[in-house]
Amino acid sequence: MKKTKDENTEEQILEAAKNVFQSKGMDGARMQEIADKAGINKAMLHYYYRSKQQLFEAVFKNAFSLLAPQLSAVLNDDSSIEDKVKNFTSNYISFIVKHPYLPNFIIQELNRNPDFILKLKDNPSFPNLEKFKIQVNYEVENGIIKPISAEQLFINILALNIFPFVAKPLIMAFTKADDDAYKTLIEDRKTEVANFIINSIKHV
Amino acid sequence: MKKTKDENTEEQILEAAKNVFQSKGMDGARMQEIADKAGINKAMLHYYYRSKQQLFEAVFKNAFSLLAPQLSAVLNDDSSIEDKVKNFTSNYISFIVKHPYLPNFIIQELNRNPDFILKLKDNPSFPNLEKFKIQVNYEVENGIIKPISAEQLFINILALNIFPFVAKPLIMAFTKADDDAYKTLIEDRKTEVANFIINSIKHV
DNA sequence: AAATTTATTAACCATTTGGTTAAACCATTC
DNA sequence: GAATGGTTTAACCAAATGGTTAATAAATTT
Repeated sequence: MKKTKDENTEEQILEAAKNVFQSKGMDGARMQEIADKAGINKAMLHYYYRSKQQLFEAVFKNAFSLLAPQLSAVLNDDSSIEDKVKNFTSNYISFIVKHPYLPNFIIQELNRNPDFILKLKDNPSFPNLEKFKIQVNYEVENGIIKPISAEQLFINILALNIFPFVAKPLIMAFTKADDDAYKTLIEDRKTEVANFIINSIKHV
Repeated sequence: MKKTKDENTEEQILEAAKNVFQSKGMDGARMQEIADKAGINKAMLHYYYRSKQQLFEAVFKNAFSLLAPQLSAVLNDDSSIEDKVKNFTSNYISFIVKHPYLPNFIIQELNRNPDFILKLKDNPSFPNLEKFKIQVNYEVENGIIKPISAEQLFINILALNIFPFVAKPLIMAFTKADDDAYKTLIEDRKTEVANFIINSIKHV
């Protein structure tokens, strides 16, 4: 069983790196801290992932490949826009509650280095709006939903779902919420957001 | 005229620090780069602002005091919710277009150090939701808008307005927009977002 | 214009940090 | 059980980085 030990160490490194990178970002992360969290020598980090940059990219791609399918699923399934919005909102918020650092990590690092996304775009699992566009246009033309461009609707859906996590400290301060109140606020949004969107676009 | 030269240097430092901190964040910023951008010796940074931390805080407070009044204005004026939403959306987007790094900077740094907001909360210009809450409740009770909590509505307004700037690289990738297309997308949102919100909450 | 205060710089310093190396340690193979 | 090849470590290194200092230059005060 040659592989058990290496894979274990490699996994541990990636897990430790995930924690450190996602909470402190590329610039704030320290290789020594990652090594400590993984319970190994710093040289091991370089043994398995040549450089900080490459370790970071491994973590980043990992993170993105968790998020992307969530988006793609909604964009490509066959349910109505209304059902899509309802399902997505509830599922997505549940998902992020389990991975709270994810959206902020991705957004922050993409802003730090926008070229980074080019590496992701090629990936076949990268979210594609085409089908969603056709569907929105169809429902608009058939009077199921009010006129709106697919892009703007998509941005609105993302914004309403993701922003509350990204701006958590701001929102807690503005609404004077403690951790429990924030949690409740987020929990409420699982239905709140869907209703808000549906109300806005559904033809009466 | 004792002050011309110091104030000039101090200003130049703050301006350079703003550029560097807002695009690279606290951890990614380098004192040397700030000094270079300001066209002065690195020691001057410490002469005017003891440490990197204090220079950063000066920049941060400056940034926040640009944003806060924008929010407070909406929360405290006497117009109807509908007018508030319309005015805010258009004004806010115009404002951010002029200061594109601002929202991301503030959000990123508050996530890095959430205690930071405690220092801001005391400030009398810190946005206060009380009046807005009363107004939302009033309009809900009188059937002007559909039932919604003031907090959730506020979060939705912020999300729809701010998110597209914070997540610019993501949005450009998903919608396959170049810089011009992104600009158009944002420009459209000045009316789009207000309509989206009004549609959702206005009683028919 | 001498004295004094303020602004500015070059050189320096201690620490941190990503990264390397050579040796030791295992586990498997022969 | 010696040889082999992958794994792990301690010690080390060079560069970068925030910060300091002592000396100089420029204003301001007296």
